[in-house]
Amino acid sequence: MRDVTTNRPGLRERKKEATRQALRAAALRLALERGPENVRVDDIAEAAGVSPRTYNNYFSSREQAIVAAVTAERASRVAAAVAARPADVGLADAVIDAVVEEHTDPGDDARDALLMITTSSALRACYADTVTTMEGPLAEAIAQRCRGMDPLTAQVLSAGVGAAAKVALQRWLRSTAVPASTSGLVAPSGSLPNLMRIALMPLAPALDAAATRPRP
Amino acid sequence: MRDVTTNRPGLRERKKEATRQALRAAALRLALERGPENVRVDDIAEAAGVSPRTYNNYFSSREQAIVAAVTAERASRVAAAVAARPADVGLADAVIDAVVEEHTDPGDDARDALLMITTSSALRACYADTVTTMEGPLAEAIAQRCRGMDPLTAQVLSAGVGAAAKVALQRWLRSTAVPASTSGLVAPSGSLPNLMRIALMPLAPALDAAATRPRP
DNA sequence: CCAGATTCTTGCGTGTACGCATCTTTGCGT
DNA sequence: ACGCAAAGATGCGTACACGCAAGAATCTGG
Repeated sequence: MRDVTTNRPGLRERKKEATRQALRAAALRLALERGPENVRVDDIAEAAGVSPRTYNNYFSSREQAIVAAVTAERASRVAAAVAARPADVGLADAVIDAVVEEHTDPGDDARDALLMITTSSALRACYADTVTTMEGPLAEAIAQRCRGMDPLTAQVLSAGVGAAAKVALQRWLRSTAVPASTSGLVAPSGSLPNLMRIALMPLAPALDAAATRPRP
Repeated sequence: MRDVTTNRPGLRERKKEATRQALRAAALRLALERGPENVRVDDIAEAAGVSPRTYNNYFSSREQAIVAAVTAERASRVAAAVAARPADVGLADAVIDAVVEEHTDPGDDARDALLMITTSSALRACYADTVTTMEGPLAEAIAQRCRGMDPLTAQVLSAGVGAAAKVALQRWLRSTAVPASTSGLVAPSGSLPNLMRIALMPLAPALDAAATRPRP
């Protein structure tokens, strides 16, 4: 223990995170340059300066690294946003606003990455799966906000929110993927934030009920 | 159109379903005989009388066929159970009872299969994923039960239920997987049906609220 | 009963996922 | 500063997933 101010990342941890970051960045860059289909795992590994085998110590599929470049810190951001909401707003509002906020127009850099993801079937699937990532941190944030709440309840609510977000994401991806030939009107419910909010609304009663009734 | 009474399965459909069934059965049988780790997809394919390539036209992973042998008709059974509940019971009760009922002590044949699944890491993961399967049919059943409900709402509720069930399943699998060395008390909340019901409870307010308020 | 259109099956080839054994790096106590 | 223990990186070998293109089976309308 040498430096308390730096919060002890440890050399090992820092190197590991650096490698993960390098892989993410390399994967995204190559995918944007050549198109997702023309990027091999070996290419990403080489660009990141590690062995191909090492790649699979960090990511268990080829697409994960690409998608992770966009979704890397989403989980912690959502959890932080929930924690940051003033204590007098209901749990439902806190959670829903946090999730919606996270899915409103990212920076320009992520814009084209998202476009690429929506146009590749494999990437779309992988991207939709990443919403599961936030369940853990979200459950913690909920439990933290509602002291005395059963941990299982917090986890269930978090999983429900994740599932709803996934549904919204899938609908949005579906609507953006099709050119124009879809039978009738897809009517994409407008923007993703709108759709996300609408999808999360039905869960509001569950969130508020659990928050006000800590111990059944 | 020749026979209306037989509901027109069609030769093609029947053969396809037969192949799927054969693959499931072969996979389960071999896995029980030799242990899950000692079964190659080539073995399953050969036992079912199809080419290895064909296997992957039906299942996209080695474990899927094994697990599918147990979970094959769960989705339709849950949906049917929801539909079968009398119209005067609330949506929450109907859905929760249906899901819990589906997860209460299956037949003796499925018993040892479940035991095998719980003792294999890969199978556990695959098994937990299959709960997603029922989201589609469940959403239909919910929408059918609550005329006028927004389809998106039905899908979100269904996804939430699936997510909650998955959490319950994961906790149960976790508690059964460890021998006895777990730090302190795992206290598995008793049986799976109990755990499942407790996990689904927090969603009840959302289900009932959506049911009574068709059009916001 | 036939011919065209679908849909399924299959072999092949490529790229991927991961267990295992080994070697290197990092962490830590003395 | 030293050396042991823990964790990571890497190479290798095996099995798997899946696109593609040919061929067989099934369905359709005449």
